[in-house]
Amino acid sequence: MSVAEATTPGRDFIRDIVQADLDAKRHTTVVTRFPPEPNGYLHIGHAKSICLNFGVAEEFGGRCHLRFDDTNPTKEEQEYIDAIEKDVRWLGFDWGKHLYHASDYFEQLYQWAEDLIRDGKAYVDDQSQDEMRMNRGTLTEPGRNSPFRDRSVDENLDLLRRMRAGEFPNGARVLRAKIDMASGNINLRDPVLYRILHANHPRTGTKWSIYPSYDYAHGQSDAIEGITHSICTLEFEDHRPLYDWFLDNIKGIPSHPHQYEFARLNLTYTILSKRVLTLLVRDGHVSGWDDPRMPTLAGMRRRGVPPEALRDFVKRIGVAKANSTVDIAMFEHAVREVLNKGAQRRMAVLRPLKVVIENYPDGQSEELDAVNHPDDPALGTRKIRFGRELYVERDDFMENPVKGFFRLSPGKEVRLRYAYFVTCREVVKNTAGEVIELRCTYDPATRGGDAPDGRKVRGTIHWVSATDSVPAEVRVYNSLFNSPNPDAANFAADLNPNSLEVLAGARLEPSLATSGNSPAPVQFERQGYFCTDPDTKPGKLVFNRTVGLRDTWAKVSAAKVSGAKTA
RNA sequence: UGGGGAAUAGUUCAACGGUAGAACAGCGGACUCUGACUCCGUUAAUCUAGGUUCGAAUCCUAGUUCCCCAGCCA
Repeated sequence: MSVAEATTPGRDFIRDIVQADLDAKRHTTVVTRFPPEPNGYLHIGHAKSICLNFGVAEEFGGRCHLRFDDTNPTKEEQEYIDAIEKDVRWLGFDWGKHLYHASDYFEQLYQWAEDLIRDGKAYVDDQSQDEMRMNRGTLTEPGRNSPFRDRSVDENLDLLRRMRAGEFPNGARVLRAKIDMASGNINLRDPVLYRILHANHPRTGTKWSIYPSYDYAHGQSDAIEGITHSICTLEFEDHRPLYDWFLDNIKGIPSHPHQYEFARLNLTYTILSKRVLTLLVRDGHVSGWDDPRMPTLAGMRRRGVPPEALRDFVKRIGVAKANSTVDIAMFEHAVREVLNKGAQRRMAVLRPLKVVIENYPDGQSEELDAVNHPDDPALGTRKIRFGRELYVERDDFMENPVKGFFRLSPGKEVRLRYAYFVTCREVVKNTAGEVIELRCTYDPATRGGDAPDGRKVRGTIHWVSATDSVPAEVRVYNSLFNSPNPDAANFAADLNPNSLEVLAGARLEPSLATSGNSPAPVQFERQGYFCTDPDTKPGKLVFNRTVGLRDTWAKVSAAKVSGAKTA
């Protein structure tokens, strides 16, 4: 059992309801559904819904359907359908044979619409969109009945059939339910059931000229599929009376599912709005839906986030009805927890600083042993080559070290991981005064990293051989937005210009060069978890940083710097 | 001024009339050939005011604050 799966399964009000329904024998089996609209890629907010719907079904021995809510052909595309299926599978869920589309039910939905007309519960309205809006009233004033509200059944039927036949242009008429234009709930003020849309549908092509609205399609689709618990987000709460109205007023409806609402996920430093994500892609702020900075499942996959971590994260945040914003640190914790356990360790220098070991013989080199995982000996060891010329991380050297810095600085001794103790003897600078090289000496007696005289060093730093390492591009990602609570209405102003750092001159342990294109995640020691990016080609290695290691020193040193400034 | 929801540590979620608890974050420490991991300790909350009750986060009343709704989007 994995770390994530070992976490105690969450209990929440949805699961309580399901349990109670089962206990009371209102249902003998539970059937849920995940109903994405294929008008964009899935993001981490959808992951919450997917885990909830598939999770509940799994835990209670029921089933979960994947149903595409494809009622608006002007926005939906096959690309999105394919991507959504791929992402749900990747997250770790299986709908088996239960793959459906609202469009599968178009004919039945249409027949029910005729039934509603025959029952005097629906009518064709010729008002323009503007007229409808004006007559809808406001939040505080009731609406006015449409002048077309009392058409005869025959006329309504005739008009609806001609709408279906494609006789009228877009927007000419709609079919509305006859409910109550004075209702305090605006959803009940004669909602639209069908609108005319001459558009090419990804699945039904040009067969239809009219398309059902969400409200008209959703509940009935649930009923057709025998959904027991129709779980959606809070903004649909005041649609529930309408959801129930259709199920109560359509004769011969096969079942009456119940809708329950939970709060959608919000994350700090993140915008989870399909509209904004679409704009980020369209306007080139990111490289695509799978840009590793995107909160999409495709982006996270490319970034190296294990699906197990996503599932564990969702389990940790729980399900409730209060609007909330989860700290992104919670997500990062879940990612690190999974990666720490499985990722093999390697050494890589992201921002190289050359080191020459002056007392190491020129032209000589040797192999040293390094463990692949400190907590899992079964993962074995590997050889790494040590020589006279090395690279270390620029950040691991300070010419004038602040208090508490125990890495390399003039005269200081540190351990090169798995290798030797070295002491910095001299700092070489260019004409601009920048440090370009360190001259060091090593202690041959400390081979492997232990001093026979019991001498201790405080710092251990990673390194690679200058001659034996391989070059690579490493992409380090930071949050896309500067603000913890970015404003979706004005997102462009809040974009973080440093969300992507491309480190073109990184040097890696040669063992990393053989990583294929879908390799296991790896930890670059002391830095973070990385994976190869699909941009990797023969001769060009590209790595993505999934998430950095916790960095206590970064916090301490930042405090020292700001403290020094104010002092 | 309409309708629908929600308020518990900094954050997210529990507690379902009977000791307010966990995770993340924070802080302190131990350990350490990763300033990681792990381990230990610790700070920290019931929106307000009344009421019912032996006892209220939970029930009642009145407020307050926040979120959603006026698409032929979902």
